[in-house]
Amino acid sequence: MASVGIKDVAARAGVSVATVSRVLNAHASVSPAARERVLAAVDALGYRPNTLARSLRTDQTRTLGLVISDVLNPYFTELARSVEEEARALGYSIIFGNADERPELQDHHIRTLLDRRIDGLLVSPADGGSPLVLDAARAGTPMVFVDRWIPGLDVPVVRADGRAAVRDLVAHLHGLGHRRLAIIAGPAATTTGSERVAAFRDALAEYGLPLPDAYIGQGDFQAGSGRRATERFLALPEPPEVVFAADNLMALGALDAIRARGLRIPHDIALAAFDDIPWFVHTDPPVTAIAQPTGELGRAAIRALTDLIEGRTPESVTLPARLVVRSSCGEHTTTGATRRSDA
Amino acid sequence: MASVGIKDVAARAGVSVATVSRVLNAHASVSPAARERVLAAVDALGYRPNTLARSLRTDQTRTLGLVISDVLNPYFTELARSVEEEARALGYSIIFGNADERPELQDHHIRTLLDRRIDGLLVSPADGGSPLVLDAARAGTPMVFVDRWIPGLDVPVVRADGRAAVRDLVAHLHGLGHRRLAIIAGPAATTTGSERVAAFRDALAEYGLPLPDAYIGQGDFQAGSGRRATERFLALPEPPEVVFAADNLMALGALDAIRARGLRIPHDIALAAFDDIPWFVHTDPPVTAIAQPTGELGRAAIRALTDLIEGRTPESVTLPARLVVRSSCGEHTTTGATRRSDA
DNA sequence: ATCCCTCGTGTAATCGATTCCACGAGGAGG
DNA sequence: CCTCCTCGTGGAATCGATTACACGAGGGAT
Repeated sequence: MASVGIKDVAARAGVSVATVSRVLNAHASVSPAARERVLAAVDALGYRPNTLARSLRTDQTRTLGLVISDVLNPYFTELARSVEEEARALGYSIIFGNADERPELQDHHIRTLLDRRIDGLLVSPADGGSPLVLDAARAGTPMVFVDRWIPGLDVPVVRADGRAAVRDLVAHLHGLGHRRLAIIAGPAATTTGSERVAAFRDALAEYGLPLPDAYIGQGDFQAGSGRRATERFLALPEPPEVVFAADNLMALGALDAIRARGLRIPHDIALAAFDDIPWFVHTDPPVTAIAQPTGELGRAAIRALTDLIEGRTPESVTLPARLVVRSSCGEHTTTGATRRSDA
Repeated sequence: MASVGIKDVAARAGVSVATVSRVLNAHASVSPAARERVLAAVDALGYRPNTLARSLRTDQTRTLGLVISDVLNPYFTELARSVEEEARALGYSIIFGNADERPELQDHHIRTLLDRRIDGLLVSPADGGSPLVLDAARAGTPMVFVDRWIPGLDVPVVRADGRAAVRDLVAHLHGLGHRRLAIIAGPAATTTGSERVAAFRDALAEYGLPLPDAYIGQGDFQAGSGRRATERFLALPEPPEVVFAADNLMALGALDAIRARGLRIPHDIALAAFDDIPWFVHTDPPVTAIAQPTGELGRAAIRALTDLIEGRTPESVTLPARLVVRSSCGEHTTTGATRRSDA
């Protein structure tokens, strides 16, 4: 019922609450004798400080908010995990909010987090910038964007640059003889949604290849949209030879659609994805993907955020992504053991 | 800097803080005129109540803690997602803690959560019961176990019963002609770790099949252990014909090991897993698995926990899991279109 | 011996809400 | 007209910590 408070500890140790607080916070000077008795009392009573009261007084919660676009996406799950780890190492806790790619849900979480007086916010915005995010940023809430960001704000950004990897991917595809390449894009309101299309188009241009509108599927980073976009591609009079999904869930949807049509990869159509995940090694066939340094991104993001909070000057971080070639785009003849494709 | 408080609102509305608090909490009687002015002031000032202060006073945070065994496991990710959804619908927030299958990390999170004065705790224990969990349970912290539980505690449990599904699985395997069946178990300290082995053994017994010790691999629910256990199975003088992994990550490890050996599934060895995930449809080959009603479990768990918190009497819930047959254990001849296996 | 610092400590204000209690005004009932 | 309730409201205590300030004791310097 009545949980033990600092007063109880003080009483048992025969000192004032101020002294108890001082030993607990390694503050100022306390005599060894007093410290001893306080510690003993804390131990005997099983006292645990009430963080609510502490935070109310000190105006800091040692808690960070992470608003993620979609927990079910393995990429974000991994990001969340590394974020939590690094934060814990630095003495912070993390409260997650899952936006499910829905701006209004994202705002709900941001509001809740702000109400909780978190010390800082890590956001991977689901949209181009809700008033809430903009206000928070301008109001001076310590904030860092991770993976995605909102242009025009003075907020540090931690992300991966996939342009070189996309170029490598296109080179790989071109080398395999593919000429009709399509992409399933993410929402244009997100930076990752538009950047990946731009990088793809630029890379194609280097080979003199076009990217017709019909070869740009509008997705929302969810499996269902990947399936629908792929179905449309396959229904085209001249379907693409390659589908490049801008994230792993849409690739899963593409896989569904291709399988439903009874087509084989890469014989009938090739597939590649942005974001590498462990399962891509074991899909049928293994999927060629662009891997982000997810763990490093999470750690860098937390470091930037804590820098901001603790008064240091954080810097934006951009890390390179890299291409991981597997067999979903065609046989890459490396060793002598070339399996014959039945053309 | 100075965030606006209830006092500022009171001043602007020309009323006392008590009145402001009353309109904000829909309490007692407030004149329409006063309510009007308070609301206007709240709006004009952009006032948001400080949840810390509120919680300190009311002794409730409307926050629940969820300590999960491993976020990277898609099963738990999905569980977490449904838990958060249901909690949000009921007006609660969730703080996640990822135990990474490590008891000491689990305890760290539980302690942090308790310090934060969460209203209740949802735990899927990584071990047989740390003193911390035991103390918390006995101290009367509202608590519910989900997926896994600790026997001998008066704590409601929400979980899936996989025994019938395991029996179906064994029937399926037996029907396919398999006789030497092995299992990769989870940690014996977890209920899911030991129960699944027991269910498997019982089901085998019904067919007069033994489960020799050599066919029980000791895993820890992580991919690495699945790989190692499978390697040991394959190195046996008489390797099993089927490997049944007690969770999806160990199945992933098994897939790794089998592929590394250059063996084919199900031709050379069959594979099945507990926990179904979207990727199992697209692995090579699609994996036969036992699916839990994950979303329903999460929702039921939150309902039980809120019942406990709000003074109602919660009940333990056990939902059935079901077998999903795919092709990783051998051809199941259903339709006429039987693909010939090259025996 | 006196003065001054330092050290250890306690008292009380404070953070921002909620809520008990008291109080005045006004309406109903006698 | 007086009494009694009800209604709306404000003052002040409270939740459990942190911390500014004051103060007494003791030691060193003069």
